Amino acid sequence: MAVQPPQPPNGMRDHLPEDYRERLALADRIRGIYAKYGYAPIETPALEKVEVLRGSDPENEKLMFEVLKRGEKLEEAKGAGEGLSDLALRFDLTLPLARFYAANRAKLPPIFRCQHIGPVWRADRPQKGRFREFMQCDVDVVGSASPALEAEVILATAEVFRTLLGEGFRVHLNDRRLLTAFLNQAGIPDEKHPTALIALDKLDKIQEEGVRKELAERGIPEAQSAALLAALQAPGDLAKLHPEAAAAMASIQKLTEGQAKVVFDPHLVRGQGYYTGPIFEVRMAEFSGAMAGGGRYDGLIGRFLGTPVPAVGFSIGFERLLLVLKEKNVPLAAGGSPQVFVPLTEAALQERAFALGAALRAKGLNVVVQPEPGKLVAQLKTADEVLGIPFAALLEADGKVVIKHLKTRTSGQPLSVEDAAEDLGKRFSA
RNA sequence: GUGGUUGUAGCUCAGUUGGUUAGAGCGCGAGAUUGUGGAUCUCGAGGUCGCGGGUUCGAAUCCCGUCAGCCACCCCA
Repeated sequence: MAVQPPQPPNGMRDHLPEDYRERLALADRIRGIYAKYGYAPIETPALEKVEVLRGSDPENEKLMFEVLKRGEKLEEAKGAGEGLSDLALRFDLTLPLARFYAANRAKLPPIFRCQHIGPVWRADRPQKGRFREFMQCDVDVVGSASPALEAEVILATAEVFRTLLGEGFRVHLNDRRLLTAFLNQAGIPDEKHPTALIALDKLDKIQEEGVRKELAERGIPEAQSAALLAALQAPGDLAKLHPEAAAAMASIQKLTEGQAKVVFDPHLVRGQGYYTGPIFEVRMAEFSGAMAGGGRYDGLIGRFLGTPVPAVGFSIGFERLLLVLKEKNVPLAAGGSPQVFVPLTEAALQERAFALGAALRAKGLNVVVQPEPGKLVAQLKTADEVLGIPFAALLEADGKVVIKHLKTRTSGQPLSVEDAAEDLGKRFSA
């Protein structure tokens, strides 16, 4: 090792072929399921103007990778003591979607359903299931406040999990308005709401006693936290607390009944500050955090457009889903790998090897042709063990082709090029 | 952002209380043998022990820093 090759940045990864084929296969499966619900694919840039991403939540701004202004603008900003960055990498897909909708509204249908899959970046410290560059898979519906759409995005998301992992997951459901009502009822002042919510969210992890302790540490008086926890323990009549939220949740549960396990969880909070109504998360025993998260954000698009437009979305954590799929050894059909290897033992046969490769490709096969002559043994070994190619097409001296199955090391009868191509083509056409 | 832990050949790992030229298996290369099909045998290449400082007569080993991986916290997908 003469030099130390540079590694990817902290928390970001290279994806080798085997790994990447799985990622493509998983993304395809998800796209296909989203498409069943009529969600049209869109893409938005990795970078957004900082002001688009800013202002939703101060917590997010710490996680934002910002991009320096360029050239004279940078020097001016330094001189004037202004902000040095004007762009930033997106840290989720919801803010870019809101911006996208506001910018393209005229060309979009009154109720716009879309799927949005791509990488996002957060300057977090990496750990299990957490990266600084990772994929999210969002479905969003813009243009209607109907809780039927919460039900719809939940069903689409649940179908992804059910298809790939079976029934071992639950959708937790709550409503931001309800949480606020609970906090108000317990006498907790508005300015303490955010800090109190963070503590509430941890019930799973630290139990009720832990939450009580943490609320105290966050400056919530004992009487208030006791009232809050008691209310969450026995929520009583939600309709009295917040009629709209209660009605929305009832509707969501009715429309998803029998198709997804949706459970009311009064402790569910969700981090993003832009949620305004129902919020939801996919959880499963195999992972301690959320596998997917979403909710209604009726105020976000209005920030860019001036007039409010209701919207709801659900985002799958692609990396976490992939992590669980791998832990459970769920196979992902990974297409696109080479199917036939054409060895080359003598330089004089190169043209014929190329022609054989072309004939096989014409049948739709993925073919690797050996570029320079070498020992047949070594070529077949590499093809089988390193490249994982199932078949070899061996050129015989008389111009015939022998098909060999590399794993079993069994050869067929010599065939003409056409017959061999036909034969191999059939083996992969199923 | 905080804390813990790991880093030795392309890969998986050994390396004693600090002590000469740092090892193995697999892989790689050459040769022999084999029926030009993966075997077997012989030989060989490949490491500034993540990087940078420090302690010491002497550091892969001890200390500090740094980078990267993993784990937890914070927060989140």
